Amino acid sequence: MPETPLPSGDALMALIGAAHRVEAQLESALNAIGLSMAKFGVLEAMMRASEPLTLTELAGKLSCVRSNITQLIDRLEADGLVQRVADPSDRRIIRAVLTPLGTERATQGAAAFAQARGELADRLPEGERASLLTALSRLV
Amino acid sequence: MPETPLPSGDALMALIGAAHRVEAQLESALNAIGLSMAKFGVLEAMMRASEPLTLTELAGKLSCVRSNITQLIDRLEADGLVQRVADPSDRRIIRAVLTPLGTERATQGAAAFAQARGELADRLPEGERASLLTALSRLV
DNA sequence: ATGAAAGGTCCAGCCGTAGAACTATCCAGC
DNA sequence: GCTGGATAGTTCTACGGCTGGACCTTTCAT
Repeated sequence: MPETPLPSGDALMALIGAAHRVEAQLESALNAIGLSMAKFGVLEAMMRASEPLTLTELAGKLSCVRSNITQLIDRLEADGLVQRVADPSDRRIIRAVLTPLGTERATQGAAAFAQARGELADRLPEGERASLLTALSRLV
Repeated sequence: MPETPLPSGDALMALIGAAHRVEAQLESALNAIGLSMAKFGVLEAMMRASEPLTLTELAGKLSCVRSNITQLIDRLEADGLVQRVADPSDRRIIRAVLTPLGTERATQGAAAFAQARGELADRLPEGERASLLTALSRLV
């Protein structure tokens, strides 16, 4: 992320820089309990779902290719947080389910994430939060 | 305490999402001339410097670890954009210099980047640009 | 002369992308 | 009923970007 100094673009560069710092904070909150953003993203999607998701569904929710999910689930399974389960109704399908340890970590992760996010958001006065949102909405 | 996500955190998530989309736009402008953000960052730092930078200096300017620079310079050297040059005054030191092709690409990259950035920044009315900056400055 | 500090590289690991080939399975239509 | 196309998941190759620690050489102060 190069910082090029042109007046009109400064706001954009500041936006990117701020977003990176915010992400770094959130990431480090998760690191403290042994999760990366990517892993937490998977666990969170699984917790939010009403039933065990197939790997293709996970790829869809995380907007990434399936082979990426294969590898992520490999790692989460090695960590003991997730388990692959065959679907009896369609033998092509594999569903990912949280282990008890996975559920625990996902819950801790969600709490740590929400707290870090809250602390950061609290630095923004109410009014600025709104104007920030309207400004961002223009950038699509 | 699994609190339901406060609306206050939404602004942060929107911030991160917007920054990612902006970065994707800038990145694709650079891709058109064969550069990635990371590579352009290196070339730009080199152009801005008054004399050839050592690899450690580059790592400092780009805020990354030295081994990352080693690999980045490996790729840029393979692309023919950069060359490693020994420093006669200190045989530990290696300086990176732009080749003529590297200078050309860096210039093209800077133009493409500035244009893409300008187009995006133009979507923000003057006033919102300012309020965006003040909001972002609070997040540090 | 020696040992700490600094410069750069190497290696292992994480995370992500794309595309292609491959197996197994399912299902619709003939 | 069989068959052929679609779907699910894995595997492989190859790439690009990042981190951290181990490692070697060189420099420099003591």
